[in-house]
Amino acid sequence: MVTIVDVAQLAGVSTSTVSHVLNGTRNVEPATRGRVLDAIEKTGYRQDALARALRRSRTDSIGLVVSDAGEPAFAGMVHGVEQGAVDHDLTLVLANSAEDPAREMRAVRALLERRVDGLIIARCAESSPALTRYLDDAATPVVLLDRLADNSPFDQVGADNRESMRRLATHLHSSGHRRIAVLAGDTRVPTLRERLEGFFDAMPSEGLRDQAILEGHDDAELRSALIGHLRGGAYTCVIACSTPLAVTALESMRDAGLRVPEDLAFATYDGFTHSDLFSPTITTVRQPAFEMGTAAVKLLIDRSASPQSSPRTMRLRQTVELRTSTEEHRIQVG
Amino acid sequence: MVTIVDVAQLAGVSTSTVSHVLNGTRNVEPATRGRVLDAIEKTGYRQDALARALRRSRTDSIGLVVSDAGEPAFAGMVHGVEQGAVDHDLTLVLANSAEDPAREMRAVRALLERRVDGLIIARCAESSPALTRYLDDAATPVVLLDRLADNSPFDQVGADNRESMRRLATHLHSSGHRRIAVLAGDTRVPTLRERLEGFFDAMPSEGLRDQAILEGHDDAELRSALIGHLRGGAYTCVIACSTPLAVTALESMRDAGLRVPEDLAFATYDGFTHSDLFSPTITTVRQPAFEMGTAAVKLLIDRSASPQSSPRTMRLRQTVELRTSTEEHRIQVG
DNA sequence: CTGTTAGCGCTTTCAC
DNA sequence: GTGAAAGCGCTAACAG
Repeated sequence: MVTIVDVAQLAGVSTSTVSHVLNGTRNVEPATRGRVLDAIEKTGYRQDALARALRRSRTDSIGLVVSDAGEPAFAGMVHGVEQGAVDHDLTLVLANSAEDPAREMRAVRALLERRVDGLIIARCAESSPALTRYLDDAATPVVLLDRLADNSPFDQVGADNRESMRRLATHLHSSGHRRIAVLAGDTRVPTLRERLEGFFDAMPSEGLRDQAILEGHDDAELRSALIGHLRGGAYTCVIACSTPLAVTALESMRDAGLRVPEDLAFATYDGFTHSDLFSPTITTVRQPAFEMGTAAVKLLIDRSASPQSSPRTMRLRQTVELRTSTEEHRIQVG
Repeated sequence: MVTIVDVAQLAGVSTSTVSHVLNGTRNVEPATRGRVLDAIEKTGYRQDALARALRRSRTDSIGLVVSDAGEPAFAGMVHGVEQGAVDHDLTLVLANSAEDPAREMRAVRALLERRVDGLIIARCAESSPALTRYLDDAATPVVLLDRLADNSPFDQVGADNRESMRRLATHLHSSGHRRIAVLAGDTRVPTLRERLEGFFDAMPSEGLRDQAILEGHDDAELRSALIGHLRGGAYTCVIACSTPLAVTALESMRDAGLRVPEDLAFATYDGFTHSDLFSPTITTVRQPAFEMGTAAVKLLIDRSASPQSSPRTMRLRQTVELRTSTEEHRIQVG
């Protein structure tokens, strides 16, 4: 391997001069500079980021831990974080906790040992409290992504889940839906809890007991619960609070012989790509996943600039995309 | 920051003993070992991966450069590579070239400077020859992913594009389709070129001139070319060679008022997730993206084990999933 | 079974 | 404008 020493020798200068040429950290006589550049060229020298990082105590890298790399929404965030990293000349170290708290802990540990300059984390559903303590102790700036906490000591960026659900549910209610089944999923996940809260916000309290709220993390249970509720024909609309839940809902409805939107209206969060090309097209609340990723990196950068400022929470606005699955003319007002 | 020295002092041993306890690299008397472990516990010591890597000349990390982090197929590969990395106790450094050769070059450089132990790369469409030379020189093992080269000096893993297209086209031909429009896209990309070759393989040579082969990287041009071809009603089937091309095709057909499968059969590569839930369901050749990712990591590991063995090419089998978009009974045999 | 010590390749005072 | 030299935190001979 060719090191800075080789370059220095060939150029007939000291290693410190080479270093300063490399980094532009002090004035170097043009002639000297030229010789150094030549020597770099000739030797094919490449800076060693490891040694540099060790010496400078910064790696110019950030870590990202996502809870489910397989989900399109998280893939979008990964994409956004990568873009944010490139924009700030950082490299990205990626880990996937796969919704496993132990694996999440290992990932965070590994990233911290690699001395990432910042850590972005979409915590998993049953993230251990030990992780919180661990992060508190770490000197590294942390940004929470997507799954936010109240009173978080960290910066965080997510979506306006509660507000967007309020908009969606209000729209459905004003379209005449009086009995809605909400596939809320695992409400230990803040994102899903917030969406459910938004639904409660929107429903007039006297009508609340007519709604079916299906919570839980067991897919088979959710499925049978949903089918059970829909059998009687009492509900006119189903809302799924995430893409996996939408799959559960659509499959359940299909298995029960219920068509969207003829028999039931349907709306989902996150949804499916290119929904417009297929039938039925699905009313969807879309998360700005990519933008959440870039915003997370920005929060990290800002934090480094002012380490003492109080933690910020960013909520990016989601858009309710109305499509045929909730088309008004098909609703039977009860 | 608490270092190995602090631990050694507290435990009353030398740093080398601490190091050996940490790494299990030599026998340590249980009592000594216990004191060291205690000291580690008390001080909250964490190994510094940077210093360790610098000393050992290995980082236990691998780099991945994908050409389009936004594409689901690549997201799947990222997911697979991450899993492969975890399985081998490696961390993953991710970069996205976004189909930009300059950015690709920068990414590779950055990863090499970070001294990743291996590099997995899905090269972009117009990847510069300079990159090839650069990689040749690098001592780091390289695995090409998805977009393969003939006579590559590197290990590589992709899909059986040519064979799977042969299977698909043969099926369509034997279903009665005699005039097929193939949206081949940018055939500078090996993956797309291989798919097109498979189509040529499958078509009887005397019928070849009846087929429409639409190549190019300009979406608007492809779109108008396709519509032009379809207007006359001469073609009974469209094949799209990637998801973006499928979007182009479906939009074009919709705009031209042509329905799938009533007016035209349609099949695509990669396709859409959960296609079974929507109508029409689309006949799809599915890429085992996740498995390609894990396989790439495995090739990297194998390469480290036997650096001198000759380069291997792996082609993972794609499955042709037949659905309603190509249903036989709708075809008018010409 | 344990300790001493020489670096890994680089940045950055400090001195000239 | 330039150089000498002290480490960053760790591992692994080498020596006992």
